[in-house]
Amino acid sequence: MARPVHRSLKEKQRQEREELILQVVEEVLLERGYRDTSMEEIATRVGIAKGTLYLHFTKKEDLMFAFFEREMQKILSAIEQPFPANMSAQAKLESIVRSMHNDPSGKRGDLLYILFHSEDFKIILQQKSATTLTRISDTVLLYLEEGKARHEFDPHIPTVIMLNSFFSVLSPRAHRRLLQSGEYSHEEIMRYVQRIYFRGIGGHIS
Amino acid sequence: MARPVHRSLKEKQRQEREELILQVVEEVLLERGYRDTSMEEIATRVGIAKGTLYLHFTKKEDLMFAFFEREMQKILSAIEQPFPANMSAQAKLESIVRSMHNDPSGKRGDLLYILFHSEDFKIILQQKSATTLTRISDTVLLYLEEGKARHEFDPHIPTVIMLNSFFSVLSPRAHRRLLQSGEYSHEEIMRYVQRIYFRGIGGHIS
Amino acid sequence: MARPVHRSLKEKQRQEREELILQVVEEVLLERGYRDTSMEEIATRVGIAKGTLYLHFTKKEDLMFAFFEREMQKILSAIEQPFPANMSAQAKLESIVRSMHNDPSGKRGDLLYILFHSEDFKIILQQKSATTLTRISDTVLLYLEEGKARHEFDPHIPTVIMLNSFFSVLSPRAHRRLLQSGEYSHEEIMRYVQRIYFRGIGGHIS
Amino acid sequence: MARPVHRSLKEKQRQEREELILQVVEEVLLERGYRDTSMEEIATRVGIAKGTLYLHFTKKEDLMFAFFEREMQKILSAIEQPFPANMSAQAKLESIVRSMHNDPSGKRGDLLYILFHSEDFKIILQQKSATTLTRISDTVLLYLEEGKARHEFDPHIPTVIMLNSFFSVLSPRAHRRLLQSGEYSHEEIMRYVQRIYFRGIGGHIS
DNA sequence: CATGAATGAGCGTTCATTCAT
DNA sequence: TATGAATGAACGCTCATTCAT
Repeated sequence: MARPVHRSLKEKQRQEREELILQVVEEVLLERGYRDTSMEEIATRVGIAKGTLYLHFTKKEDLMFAFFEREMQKILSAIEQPFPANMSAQAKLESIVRSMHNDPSGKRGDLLYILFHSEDFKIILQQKSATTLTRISDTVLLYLEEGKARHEFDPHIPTVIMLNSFFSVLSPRAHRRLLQSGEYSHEEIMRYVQRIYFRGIGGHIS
Repeated sequence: MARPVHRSLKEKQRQEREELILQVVEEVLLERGYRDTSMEEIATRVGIAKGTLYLHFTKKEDLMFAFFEREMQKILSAIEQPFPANMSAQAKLESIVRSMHNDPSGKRGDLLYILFHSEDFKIILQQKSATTLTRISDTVLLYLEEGKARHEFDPHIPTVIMLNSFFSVLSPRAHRRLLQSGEYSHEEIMRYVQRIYFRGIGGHIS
Repeated sequence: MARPVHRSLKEKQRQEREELILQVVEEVLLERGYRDTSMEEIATRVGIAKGTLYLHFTKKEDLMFAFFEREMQKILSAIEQPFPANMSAQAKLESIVRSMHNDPSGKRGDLLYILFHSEDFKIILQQKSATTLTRISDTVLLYLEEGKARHEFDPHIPTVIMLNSFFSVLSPRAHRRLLQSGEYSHEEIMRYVQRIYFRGIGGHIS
Repeated sequence: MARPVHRSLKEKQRQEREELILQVVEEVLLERGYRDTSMEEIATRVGIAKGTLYLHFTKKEDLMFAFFEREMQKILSAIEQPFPANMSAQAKLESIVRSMHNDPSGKRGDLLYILFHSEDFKIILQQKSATTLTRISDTVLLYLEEGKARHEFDPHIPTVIMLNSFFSVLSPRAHRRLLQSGEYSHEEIMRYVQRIYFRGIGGHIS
């Protein structure tokens, strides 16, 4: 029976197209922001009709959420690799920070910034309760607790507060403006910020 | 002469109304976000006609900026009080943090969050070059440098990076979600977060 | 009894104010055109409140019509002076043309142009059937017929058509653009245009 | 291949619709004038939604300008036909006058009148610098000069003044009111007015 | 499957007019 | 009589979503 083959061919094409769409979303999102990214423009840049876009994603929200998930997945897959057992918790977390910042386009910070702060998108996030996001968060939490157990970090500070601060200071978007000023390189900024954070939670400073 | 009295009465009423409008703005802004806050809805909730709103504020932008400025002024006036000369830089900064968090509604964090990240509002901020915002930032910068001079803080960390991190971790909006979870009180959260920050920049931990 | 005196005093003040208002109308009309002349702006420039304007003129239309009538009255009073009996019809008409063009501000052409062609104002004219306008028109008609009787003008051309053409070519507004180009002076333009018109209806050319 | 056929079908329908829209514009423009012609009303009368109107014309201005241009093009195409070499300049100009007046609806005069004198539309005309309008004007200018060269017209009268008077007296809108009175037919009026004009500039009277 | 024309609710803004003071 | 704050209908324009082809 040829059907399955065809179907998977179609399916493959479908996925390729969705991938293409999401790439275009990234592009337009960076140029225009969430609200001013119109379905029309995305479709046009992809080279398909507006209606076709709706065959892949039922609503604008869905499209954006799909894009968001893909980005989070990239971070997650970089994060969930097993670390050597004897690696310190801080080293693991530093590796995670690097993963969060190292994306090919170098624009992930901006993208997450746009999405996290779009008024429209926040609603979606609440509705869809992004599991990927949770898994990233859980991974960090795990290593923070590990660090506390190993006496690397101050056990008196609640882990969830450490966690929250972790994302506040170390997420790519926190230091956008400073980076744009050009005074310091991305690496310099991150080095200093990590020093503040890890010393802050009681870690050793390299 | 009754005139001046009348006028100041009118003027007083006018200010009271503007105050009322700004309160409603706060309310709607929290519920709907910047873009979905319509002039119509604000007017209706205040109990006036749309046109009346425009007697007080020429454009939606102006209304929003007025609201923003009022919030920033509240913070600034709390911040710019002179401190005793022998007070440590850290104590001064901790006092500033308290000022930033202590607002009656307890929602200032959310509000600034909404405004700072609205795609539309960012443009206004750039156009109007918010001086109040700059003055707040400058005040913090001043004490950070003072702290470095006094060897309270690590002189190897660039002050602008300390400043950026200050607002990243210590601004009211940074720990919104954690606060909403209800696990820790506002005071507890802030105590721990300050501990992380000040120890991070090399300060003494109380 | 002092009453009548007071009343006429009041009445006098009232008329003076109305005169002032109409002067301001002229000013604003020239700057902004009919539609963009707002009641607010008129009131402000006069130095009174918007509501006061409405005590003098019930509607914007009424105000504008009053202004229009005043202008037409000025033309009419210049026109209805008796001419010497032996004066030729053409000379009388040429005198009328001069009256229509010679106003102190030199802007009457523009004003009538604005009013005659405002979409809003046309409706008013139809409703109010301006009698002053009719009397001006009748005066011209009279001299055109006189001219035909005296064999100055071609008796084969219907007088109403002569009349219509009179206002088409000779009214101040007909040659605005040409005048603005600066190539010819007002006097030159009018001399040539009158030559065309009077020769056209069979008159002698001076 | 069905595509090209389909496309031209669509394209045809599109043009038909635009034609329909422009017809409705004519209708509403005559009833309401420029400013009071709302996009909503046009759409409703055409039987489409407001948004659909904007698929054809980006702005109200564009729609109105398109309508204006179409009218001017009709006149221009009627005017730019080559005339026999031995035809007199006056005969050519009379032919042009006929072209300007002969439209099926008989309302072109009113329409151009409305557009030319709308405060809003004047601005558009200046921005778009209507070339069609210029070409019509230039064509008339050409024949006026030809007439002067051939001693048909008075060489002492500046051509631009002749030109200006041409449009003042002979344009369809100049004698609207007279026509509406019903006393004379369109043909009669134009015959007399042309007699006045051409005799006025020194032409022979047929 | 793919299209893109069509929809229409919704927005910010203006201004002639009214009316309580 | 004079004020000017208040009104609210009306406008041009946008864009996510639908659906006949």
